[in-house]
Amino acid sequence: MADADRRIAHIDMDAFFASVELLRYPQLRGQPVVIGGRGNAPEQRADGTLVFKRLRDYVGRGVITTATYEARAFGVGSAMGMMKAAKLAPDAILLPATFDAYRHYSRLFKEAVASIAPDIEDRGIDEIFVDLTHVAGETRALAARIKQAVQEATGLTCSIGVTPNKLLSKICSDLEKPNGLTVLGFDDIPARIWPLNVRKVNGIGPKATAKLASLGIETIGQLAHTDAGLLQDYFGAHYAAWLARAARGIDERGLSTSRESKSISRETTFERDLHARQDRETLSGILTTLCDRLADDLRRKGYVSRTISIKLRYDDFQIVSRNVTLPLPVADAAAILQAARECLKRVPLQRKLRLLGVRASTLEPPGMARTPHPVQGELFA
DNA sequence: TCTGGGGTCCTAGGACCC
DNA sequence: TCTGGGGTCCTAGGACCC
Repeated sequence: MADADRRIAHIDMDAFFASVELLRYPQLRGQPVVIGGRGNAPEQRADGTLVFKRLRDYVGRGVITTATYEARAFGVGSAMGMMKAAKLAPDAILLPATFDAYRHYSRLFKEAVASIAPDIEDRGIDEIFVDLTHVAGETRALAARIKQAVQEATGLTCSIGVTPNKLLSKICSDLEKPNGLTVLGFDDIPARIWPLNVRKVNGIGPKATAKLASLGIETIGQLAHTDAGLLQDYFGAHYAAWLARAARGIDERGLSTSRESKSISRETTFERDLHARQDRETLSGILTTLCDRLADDLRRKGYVSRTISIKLRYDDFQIVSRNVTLPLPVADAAAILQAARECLKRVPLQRKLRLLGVRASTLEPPGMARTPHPVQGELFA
């Protein structure tokens, strides 16, 4: 099939976490609301009324995960530190994330889409790609029908982009947010895609954007018209070639439906920076807790792991990691803790620490443990 | 008192094996 | 004495995404 004949949809829930919270607290509709931090749940007074926390009351190191569009009007948004956001929107309502609720609505959303178009690539809790190529119906009407199904299943709105590939659809679902529906073909690229900033391309992040800007390249159109040799000089051959193709809207990737985890991890940022010597006891307790949680995750998801890593973030935000690959896979907290401690010995601990994390990778199902070691006695049986 | 937590993929060098 | 390639595994760091 010709690439131009594909119909790939990208579906993105609008301000997902915040929108789910508004289902629970409809009285907050129309107000600036942000989600983030820990322990900011509203308090219930004796008469049953709820008292919501305000952003100005927040103290800590949390960031905003989602902001309603009313809150975004104040200039606050995802990944912004909440202390900073509080200066911009002190009166915004603050709610903690309730992941169980988001997982529930995520499932409803995906099931609603699957009932119409079953060929789905999962892209996280609030996003999916869907192949509509072989689903009957005119594209725009089909997309509208999906939006309707999502609305009926969840009470929430989403935005959809439909184009011949994932790269373009991902850009398009964002063009008319919220509650958007954008359908584009290759012919529309010069008018609709090329005026956009390069940062809109999934895979061009802050670093690449800054580097491109230093070359005078701001828009996707400018990137598309940049000499291939110039790109090669500043980016690796591989990334340069990808940039050139992406800017022209070329992306032949198929949907990937497999869902095997590559790694599982737990990490935490401390309330204040800690020192390996002065705060030894505290850090030891945190490490133990992280290993316990990781072991629990492995057990629930049914994996054993051969590679255990630790991750540190120093007070200057520098990140280091160490890892060890074990002869036999492990899954229990004690074994993970032991491996993590081995890793910790190999890392400089002069600076204060801001974050500690533990990761398990090289995962396999527990049953798959290779040739078991013979127990004593068996050798001589 | 800026800057979370959970992931994926890529690169590059060294060890080791054939 | 001088000197191959190819392949895999492991480690560490970095960019990027939701």
